[in-house]
Amino acid sequence: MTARPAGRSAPTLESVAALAGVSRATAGRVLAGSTTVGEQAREAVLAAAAELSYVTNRAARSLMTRRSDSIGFVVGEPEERFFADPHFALVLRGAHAALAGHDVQLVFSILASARDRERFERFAAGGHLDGVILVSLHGDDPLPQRLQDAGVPVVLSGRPFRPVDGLAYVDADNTGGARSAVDYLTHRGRERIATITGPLDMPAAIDRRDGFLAGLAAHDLAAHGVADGDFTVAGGRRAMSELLAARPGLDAVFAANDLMAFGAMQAIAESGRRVPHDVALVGFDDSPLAASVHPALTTVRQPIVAMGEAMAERLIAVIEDGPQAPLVMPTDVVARASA
Amino acid sequence: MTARPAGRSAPTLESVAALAGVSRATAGRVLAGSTTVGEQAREAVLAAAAELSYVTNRAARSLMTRRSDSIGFVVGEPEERFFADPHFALVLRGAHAALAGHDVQLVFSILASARDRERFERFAAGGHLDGVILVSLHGDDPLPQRLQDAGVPVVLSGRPFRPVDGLAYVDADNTGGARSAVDYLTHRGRERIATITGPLDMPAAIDRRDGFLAGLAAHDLAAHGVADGDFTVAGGRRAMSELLAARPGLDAVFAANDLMAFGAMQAIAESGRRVPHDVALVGFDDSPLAASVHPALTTVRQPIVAMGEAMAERLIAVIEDGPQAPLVMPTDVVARASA
DNA sequence: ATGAAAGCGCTAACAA
DNA sequence: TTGTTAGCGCTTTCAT
Repeated sequence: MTARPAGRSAPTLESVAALAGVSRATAGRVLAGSTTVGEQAREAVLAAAAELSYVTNRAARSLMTRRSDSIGFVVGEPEERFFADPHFALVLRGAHAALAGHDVQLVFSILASARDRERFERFAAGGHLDGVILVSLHGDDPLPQRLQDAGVPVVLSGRPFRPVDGLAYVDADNTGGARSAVDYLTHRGRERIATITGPLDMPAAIDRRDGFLAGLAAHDLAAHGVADGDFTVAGGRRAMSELLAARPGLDAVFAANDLMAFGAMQAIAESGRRVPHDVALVGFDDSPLAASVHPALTTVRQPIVAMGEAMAERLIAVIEDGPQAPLVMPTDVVARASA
Repeated sequence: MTARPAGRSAPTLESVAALAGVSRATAGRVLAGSTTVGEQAREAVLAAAAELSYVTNRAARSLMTRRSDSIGFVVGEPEERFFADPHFALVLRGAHAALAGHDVQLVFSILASARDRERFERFAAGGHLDGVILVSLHGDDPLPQRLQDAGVPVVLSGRPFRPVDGLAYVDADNTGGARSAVDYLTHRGRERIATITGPLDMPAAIDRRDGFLAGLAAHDLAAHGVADGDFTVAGGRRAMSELLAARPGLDAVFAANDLMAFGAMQAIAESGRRVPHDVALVGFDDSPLAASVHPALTTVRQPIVAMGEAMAERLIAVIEDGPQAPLVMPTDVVARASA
């Protein structure tokens, strides 16, 4: 079937050239923005192209240029949680926005199974993607390394679990963000501060915990409890209950993401304590719901959309100029009612 | 730049054929799954392809077949809200999953500006997309009609604002879902039932309101208040406050989506009332957070991921067999603590 | 059952 | 500045 009403077939460069009264090459030059073209030829071509609603045939172009003019946005983690998290969509939005002016397609892909991975790797290595944005990888995933070995430009969201030579990535300043959360709490007079961590196979979770501990150390404090969470509401609630049972005297909690903070908020309320009067609570992310819950959540904001944009720009840079240094973006505390 | 280590260039059908000792045509036939090929030729070709990690060059294929082997997943509404809503990501996930076996790419696009729209329309009409999944259109958007006029297969998420001849779409049974919410509430003995609607330029909001009213009518009841919301937490909270002020005697509320129900929950608590004891609350969506809030939200579940899958399958059907009837998927009430 | 050959629409040398 | 020409890798007649 054809994506076009019967009869008319898509205009080609040939037809544009004919209408403009020039050769195909000249028409091509104009459309490619070449400067070595006469003024009247240019105008004629532009007029003809507009007249015919000409659109370059990407397939034909790709065949010649050996570029695909498309870049992959690849989700390494098929877990439900990731899709339920607004983060993902916002990164995608940022990446798309940054690519808007570049005339490249964003090809979306999820690597759900081992077969998916294998197929994707061949596809990318086969030159069908000019570059790849990789999000939500877990643990020590070999994919970025393998893609890089195959010569495929890659940018990661978040630092890799283990350093990879010459691998570009964009990350939030998780360590600094966690430290500033601690600073914020100590400035408000809190001294018995606990934390709920994310899953510790994720660099973001590790960095936030380390930043938390470093922040406390800078104030000559020790953690008033550390509970493992998993970045979910239910996990945050469970972890908070454990903390309250083990350390009933705590007066503040830093949750490594907002979802866990929401869960913690419930657990605190159920224990008969009040936020922030009895327990101050700080989250991480500034997710869309943070301002809407009650009490509104004080949290460490990371610039998600900007990070998505940065990843796309970084990738373009890798494609055009080779390896790029990592980029760590600043975070800041958004003060609301919970702390 | 090239997505491949210097020196080695991507294997072509030519090289596979050479290694297998057959002609390019035969190699092509094998890889295309043709039956008119000798057994030993087939095996030789398959072995050679595996050996070389051959991947079909899509550009070259497209040029011949005049298909792009890619379908667009297009977001018509650039609003922040949409991306903050987990719905979007889950539909995308479903669509991707359904396409997994079809060897097509999912090209993701957001139509943020009028220029984006115009460019996209030309792109699609130019035959560079075999079909389009259109998500989150607002009001009476002409895009589906225009694409269809241009011969581009389209599937919509949600029924269009105004009927479009021969346009395929996949929707949840919003009317039936709202009715079942009312049934559920009346079965629990509630009789003074209010609703918080979505933005009434969206068919889903209209249908849920209408279903709500029809459900009440079936029980010989009238609405105990109708407040306009906008599908956000803040909007739900505001609307709930208005309802409580205007109709302090209400004993149940149906919110047209979960986010508004979350907001309503806060407003109810602030008024000193308790959920569900004083006011029963039912949402719509069964969003990931519905089970995690406190009290857990009773809500009308719609099968989001399945709807994403259905949209992709529908689109394939439109592409291969022409116009398809709309598909309305069933909803069901998930009983939790809030009602 | 297989091969030879003709393009699909475009870009990039190379000539003019 | 412009035109001519030669492919890019694939699918698809048409012969054989």
